Amino acid sequence: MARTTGSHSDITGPRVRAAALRLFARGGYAAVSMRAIAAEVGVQAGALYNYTPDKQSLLFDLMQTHMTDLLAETPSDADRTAVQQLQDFVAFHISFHADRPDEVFIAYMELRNLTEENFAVIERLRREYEDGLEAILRAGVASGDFSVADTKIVTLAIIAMLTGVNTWYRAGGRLSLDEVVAQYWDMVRKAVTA
Amino acid sequence: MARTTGSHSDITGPRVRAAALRLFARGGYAAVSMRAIAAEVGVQAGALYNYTPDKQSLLFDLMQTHMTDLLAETPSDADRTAVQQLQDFVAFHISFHADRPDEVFIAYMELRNLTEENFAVIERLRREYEDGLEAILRAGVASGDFSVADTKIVTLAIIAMLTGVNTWYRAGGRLSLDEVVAQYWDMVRKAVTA
DNA sequence: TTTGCTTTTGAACGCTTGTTCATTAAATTG
DNA sequence: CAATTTAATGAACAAGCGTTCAAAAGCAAA
Repeated sequence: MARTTGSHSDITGPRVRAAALRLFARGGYAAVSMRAIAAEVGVQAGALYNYTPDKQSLLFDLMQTHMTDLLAETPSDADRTAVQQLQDFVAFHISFHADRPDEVFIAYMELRNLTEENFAVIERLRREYEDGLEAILRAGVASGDFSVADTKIVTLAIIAMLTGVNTWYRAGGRLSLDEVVAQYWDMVRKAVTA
Repeated sequence: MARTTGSHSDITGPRVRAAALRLFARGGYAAVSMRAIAAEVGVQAGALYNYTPDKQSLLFDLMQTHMTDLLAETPSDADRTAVQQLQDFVAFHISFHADRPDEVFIAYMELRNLTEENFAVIERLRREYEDGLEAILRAGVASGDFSVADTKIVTLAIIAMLTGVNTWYRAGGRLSLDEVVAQYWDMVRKAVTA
């Protein structure tokens, strides 16, 4: 046997990435073999190398795509007040992350399995995202709407708190996403106000 | 060569656990080989099996010890008000975790590398810790000191926020631990108050 | 100094790992 | 229908994996 009937790179390529995403999220990068990914796709291990130069690139591409998507979709409307921008941010962060549990899990857990160069790239993107939130906080402090001692700490505290939603939230659970957003916005709003 | 001069189980045993802790935290359970742990200790891989039945037990023991220590040291003084108890909790959580970055990292990252039974044990301990915080929140709501819509969500949000400190805090950095505690307590206090 | 216990070595076990590549067959193009 | 391109197989590679165990050697007690 060689090429199989119906095989096409436009189909197999995305399936390889989807399988890697799913399995990396479930078992961890180091614990998932190329053969396991291939089996999930329904192909032999060798065929994966038509779609990725190596296992590391597979991980890096997933993380980079996730981070650039995150940055591209982050709301940014200078006409709105700092309070409104912060509310937008909270709603966006929770919704975006709730939609992508596997990507989020990988982006947090597999940083240490990146090569040094790849890690630097992802780290820069993550920092860019944090800076966006910190800018909102600073604007709010300047306008007198927020009262926070250290914008950097509050930035990290808010992101940690919001990302924590992913450890328990499941669509169709006890609370709707809107209710979750409302409750977290309530906490964040109070925490940054005098 | 066989037994080496100066070898003693009272010395090697703790060194095995320390090496495993360090390497698991650094590289991840799946990526760390028994030979790598042995090399860190300065023995051959076979010698490790005098101290652990297998690699899985090494991980489980580290996590279980961490969680039972956490529960044993959690402050609990029924004479104090809910607000005081919450403040005690925040200070304790940040300090305890700051002292044990490797243990904390493992406890969060390596859950999926536990067997089903071992996972259940650790999960129960984690749940017990969460319940302690939730009880404080409920007492505060009952006494009218706190205003939170859903104590379970606020519990998880607070723990996520506090544990996030470990991703950036380093002893001897820009902020002292007391300053960090003070800032987080300020945020938590405001978030749970009307 | 001899005896028994403790601790480690080092080789070996079968198995899995990421990756390469000649080969083959399906799909596409002319 | 023929020629070319694309996509997959499946075997092979060297290396590493967790774990076992007989043998050896240091240590402690008699």
